[in-house]
Amino acid sequence: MAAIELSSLHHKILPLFRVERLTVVASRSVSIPPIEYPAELPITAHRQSLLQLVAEHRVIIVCGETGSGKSTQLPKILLESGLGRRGMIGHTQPRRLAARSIAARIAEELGTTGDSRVGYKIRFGDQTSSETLIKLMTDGILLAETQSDRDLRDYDALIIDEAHERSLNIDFLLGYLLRVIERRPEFRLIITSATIDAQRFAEHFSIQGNPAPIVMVEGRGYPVDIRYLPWTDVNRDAEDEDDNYDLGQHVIAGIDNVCRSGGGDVLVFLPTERDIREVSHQTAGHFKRLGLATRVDVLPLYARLPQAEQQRIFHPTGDRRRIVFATNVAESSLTVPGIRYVVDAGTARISRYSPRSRVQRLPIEAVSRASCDQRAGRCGRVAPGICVRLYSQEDYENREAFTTPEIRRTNLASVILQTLTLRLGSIDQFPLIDPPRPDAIRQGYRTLRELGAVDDHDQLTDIGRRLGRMPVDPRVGRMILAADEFGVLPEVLVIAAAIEVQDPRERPQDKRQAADEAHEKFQHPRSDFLSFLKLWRFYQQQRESVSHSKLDRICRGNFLSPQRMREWCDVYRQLREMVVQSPPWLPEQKSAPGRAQRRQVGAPRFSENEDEVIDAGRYTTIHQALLTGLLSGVALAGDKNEYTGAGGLKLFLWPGSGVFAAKPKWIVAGELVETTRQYARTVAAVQPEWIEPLAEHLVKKSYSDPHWSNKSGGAFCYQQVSLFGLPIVTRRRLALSPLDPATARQLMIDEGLANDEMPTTARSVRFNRQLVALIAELAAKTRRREYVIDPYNIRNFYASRLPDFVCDRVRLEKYDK
DNA sequence: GTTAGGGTT
Repeated sequence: MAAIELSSLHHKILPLFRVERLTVVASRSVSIPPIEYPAELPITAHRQSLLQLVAEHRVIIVCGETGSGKSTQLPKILLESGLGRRGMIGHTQPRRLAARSIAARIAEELGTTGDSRVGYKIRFGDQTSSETLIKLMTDGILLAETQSDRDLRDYDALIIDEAHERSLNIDFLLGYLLRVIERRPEFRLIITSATIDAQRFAEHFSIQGNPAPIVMVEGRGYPVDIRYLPWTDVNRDAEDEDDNYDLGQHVIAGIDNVCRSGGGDVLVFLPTERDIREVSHQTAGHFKRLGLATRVDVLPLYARLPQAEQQRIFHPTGDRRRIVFATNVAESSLTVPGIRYVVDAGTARISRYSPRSRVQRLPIEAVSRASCDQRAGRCGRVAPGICVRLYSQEDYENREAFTTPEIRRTNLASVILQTLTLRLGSIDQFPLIDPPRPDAIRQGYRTLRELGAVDDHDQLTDIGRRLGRMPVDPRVGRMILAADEFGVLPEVLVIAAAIEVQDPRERPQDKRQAADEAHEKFQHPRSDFLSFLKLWRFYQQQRESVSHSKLDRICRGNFLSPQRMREWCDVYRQLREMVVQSPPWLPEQKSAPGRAQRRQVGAPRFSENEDEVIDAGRYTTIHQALLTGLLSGVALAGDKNEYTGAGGLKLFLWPGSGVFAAKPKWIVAGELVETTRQYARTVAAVQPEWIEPLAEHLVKKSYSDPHWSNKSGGAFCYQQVSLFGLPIVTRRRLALSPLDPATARQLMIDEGLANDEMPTTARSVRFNRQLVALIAELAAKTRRREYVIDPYNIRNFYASRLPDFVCDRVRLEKYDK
């Protein structure tokens, strides 16, 4: 009966749906603006051939350097080809800023500024609607959409831009999209890359053995003259590149080299913030000695630099020659305008996850040839440029062609969790361009087991399913689930958001002391996690009482980045909203459809005691919740400043930590990072006894020193409980009989019964004792010592008579009845 | 005694 009703309903709905769909397509077609292409962009010359390729191929690879116009013109070409009617033309960017600004440029070119026909969607901003034809978004947003739109049917076509960056998101999407292509013949995909690794992409997207076509679009850049200036050319006495090496001198030689070629701004690539500080200082001294101090501006540039100082680079004033000292941030994330010369030290800090030690390493390494070329390309945008490489041509030619993709350098827990929650099968079956190493996959599963996200058979658990749907790192997700259970969500949500965003505390190189003094009032002596809460309390109090602009001023006065504080608030609000709404959040059995599950999450419960921030009782619970996500971050203090972490790892406290001075015996660390040393950052003092109930699935138990107690009438032993080799419980005295009844029985017989020392009410034992005593008395009187029943005989007697389960006094007395 | 850079339902 129900089936008939359903099917008749089905017939009524389906035609309606089709009509509506046609109406949507028609109205979207009408709304398409006239399309024109700027003649000066190189990609415009490829329009005809691209249109033809789109008609014939499901996937196209477009290789184009900066300035080729690919990012702005490709969506228009897809729109002209007839796509974008049934679904949108999606276009992904690695960064939010780029997604927004490219959307604005396309809208301007199409004359749609002011409506949402060209829209964008990023984490905290959705500017799209049902009329959106072209949708810019971060690749993370598209990845998130796969959870609710499996075949990505919202889109007629997708452009994955900057694929050469090979971030985790991009690699995952490229694997995912291969399957979408297989299921949707009408769907179109364009992959763009700024480097010449196109062949890999083309082969990945082979259809029936035919690789995807590649279109090469020339850039609009000017030629760049490459010069090689290895250290042995600067310091002629040096026998090799390491001999007496001085990075400052080397860089100055490079700057002098390009300065002799004429006026223009210089961009210097260096690996670390510290190098930027030291080398820019040396360079300033160099120009001062030459009497040219007033002719140059020395400017640092790195991601952590306060916004105001970054602005000096993007809004130049005066006519001095600017020398910008930058990290990798200037290679792809930020474009420094007007650069004529590049000096490239050829190195960068590269993150590499060490699965064995669970530490994120940040070694300084030689960058790939692709990266060297990208850096050189930064000076050919306004006029012919010169790039001086502080290494030899031979060195360049021997380098890796491309930077190792992130998927080969990171903890895979989150990627594996996604393949499991999206039911994509096992990760080694998933079509990734660069499959991760098997041991990296194993360690990824190990992390998931640590979190209880998978069981011993690597099957997704209820916790895993919930973590997979949360927009945070699985460790942070785990803390949030525990916080809900333990009743400390208000505090842990603030802390979780803080862990997810970049640290808002700024420490400008020339005002480090002032910054440290300003931050001191936020430091909690036992927990850096509670320092976040102190900072939060301060910010929220100010926010309630002062204007926006005043709030920003207060932030800067306290060396806090206003932008990052806002990001923190945004992430906090998103997490709170997630918790308040039921579906991804509650355990599956509870999220019955139709049941309203609106919950309340209030503000953190602050203590009356300003410095403590949180009452002592809640300290325990909050840190227990944090521990559920950070069990492999537990460490024990050792000699001097050393700590021992999971698996015997040697660690040092981060010197900027609020607990640095206290050096607590047991800590939990939010991060383990190896730079100059292996550091535990974002640390809190914990009690080892908090850990055991949270780590039942991970701890190992061992027992020692079995011994007998006449007083208790039972055998005991000492238990040691260890977590990743750390003794969280030592010498816990336990009754032996439940653990090892045979040994307990033996001890009872040997020590309690054979020596007649155990007090007992057991009648047979008392009778035997009286009998033994009587015989002993008679033997003494008659001087017949051979009749004495010695302990050896008593032991043998009980050993042969007592059943196996009689292993302590209580059981003995019960058996006796 | 002090970290390269991005991103998320």
